[in-house]
Amino acid sequence: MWEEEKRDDGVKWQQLEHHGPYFAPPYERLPDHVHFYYNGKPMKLSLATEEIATFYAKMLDHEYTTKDIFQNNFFNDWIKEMTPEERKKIRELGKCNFEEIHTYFAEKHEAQKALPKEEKQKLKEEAEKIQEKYGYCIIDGHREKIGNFKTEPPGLFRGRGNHPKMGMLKKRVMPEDVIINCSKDSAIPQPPPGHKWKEVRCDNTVTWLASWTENIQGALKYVMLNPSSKLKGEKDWQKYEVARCLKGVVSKIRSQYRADWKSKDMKIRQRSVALYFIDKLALRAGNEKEEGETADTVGCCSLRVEHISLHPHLDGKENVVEFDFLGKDSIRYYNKVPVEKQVFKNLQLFMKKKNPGDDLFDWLSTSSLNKHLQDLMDGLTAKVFRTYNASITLQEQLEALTNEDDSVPAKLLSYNRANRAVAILCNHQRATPKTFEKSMQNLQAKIDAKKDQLAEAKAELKRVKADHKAKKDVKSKTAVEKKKKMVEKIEEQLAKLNMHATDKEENKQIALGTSKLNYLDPRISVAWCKKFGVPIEKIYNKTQREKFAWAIAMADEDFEF
DNA sequence: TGGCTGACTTGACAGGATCTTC
DNA sequence: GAAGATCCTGTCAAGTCAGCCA
Repeated sequence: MWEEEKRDDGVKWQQLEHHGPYFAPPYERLPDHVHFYYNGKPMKLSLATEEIATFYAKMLDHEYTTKDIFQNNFFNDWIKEMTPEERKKIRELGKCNFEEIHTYFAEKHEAQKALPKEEKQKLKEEAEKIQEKYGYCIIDGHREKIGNFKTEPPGLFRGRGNHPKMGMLKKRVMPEDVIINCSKDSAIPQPPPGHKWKEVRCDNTVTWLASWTENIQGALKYVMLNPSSKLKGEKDWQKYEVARCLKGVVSKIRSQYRADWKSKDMKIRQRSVALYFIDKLALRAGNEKEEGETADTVGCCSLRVEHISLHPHLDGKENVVEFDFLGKDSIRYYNKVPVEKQVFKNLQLFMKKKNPGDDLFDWLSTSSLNKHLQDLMDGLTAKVFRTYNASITLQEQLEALTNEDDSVPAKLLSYNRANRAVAILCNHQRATPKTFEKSMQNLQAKIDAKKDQLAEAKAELKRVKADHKAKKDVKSKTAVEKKKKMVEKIEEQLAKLNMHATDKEENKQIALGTSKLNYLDPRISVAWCKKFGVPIEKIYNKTQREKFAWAIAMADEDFEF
């Protein structure tokens, strides 16, 4: 299935057949006993107004609803959907009371959870039926799983960070909004009764099955295949092959950008410093963004003067650059990095006579950078450096950390540490889990108990040894052997618990999943598992094994990235 | 060259499913 | 078998980058 040949990029498929997206269920009216109150008085709302009110009510215990921008955006959009009478009456969000609606949904949710087993099973079966019909497509004779076959339900927009559009109304997607993509000779999906599609087309140069434009940002949304599909797998493989190509030319590229640090051309000089950051720190490219339309986040090319501070000396190191900015998803990037003298001098030059809000690399854009990279290597773009550096780091760390004689849990700790090094490089963070402190305490209690158990077992061993010394018979000898084994077993368990605790503590605020799924060539992990006798299931769960089926089939223990 | 659009990947997180513990 | 912890999966926002057009 994964023969070593690449698909022609222009043509993606010959046959594509599916049932179209599955639409979010229609809104159901609130029961009569659940009220919305305005200015302390119950008020019956029209269908549309009520539906939007429920979106807000459901989010009442979320931090979003405490934010002014969210409240204002919500209220503005809500008013637009009201009847003229409602609009006349409802003037202030502060006078709206959604509590009863909120409680109603909370109780409904609890009731759903408390449903008897049989009821739950019934619901599960219904969901499976839907999945069976809408969740798969036929592409070039293969039945493949679809990634997201449901349209996004209406609700309030949840932008990340300080998003200026948070709280706006995300409208219901209707069949009339949806473009269907399928092959000409296939059975065209049926729109829901009484509706029609916006368009049905056959474009085999793209991989999506259906698309629509969302109303908040005017962006396109797509129904696409699941990562386990052959099409996605091939693309994934290609991505890592490009990154492996970079391995062959990276030292040449590095020499060149170092030379360019002294270029007389400002464009080249800025480009060379930016590329150095992208390579060394695995920064994202940093496309320009429309001001006021999204949260204020940056990447390398869009860094502003205010995002870095220069320290000739800091913590005993020279030429330190302190980065502090919000990156993708408004995740903070904070790092103090010693750099080469020439880079430091260049940064001083780039910052000269600029205001904090000015672009650091004012002569550089992501497209000019990528054009340059394309000239250096076919298929090379800024993000390839991230993939390359992530994968090579994993490989190097695994090499350095794995001890052949270690137990499987110890090897897994090494693997996680290697994975963690990558996640730190790529700045993949997560919020500390809510239950972290408590579960850490529980784990510590277990460790303490195990220690006691070990001490007891050791004392016991000492006793039977003395007994054997005195008696010197077979029975007492067997007892000694038995106790010895017991002590070993407990020691092993204790070591395992300790490793688990270390792993957990080190992982407190770091997300491993993103790098594992998107940046680490899975063949490195497969090879490592084969080489060190670690079952692949310990590294990849079922879904991940499906996504990386190509790598599992392809890589042997000698694979080198 | 730069703005815009479309296609696709990357990313954090919520909540459901499953496992573990008592 | 209930409760709690952990894992897994889906969701959907937010990036990257190529190609088109003026």
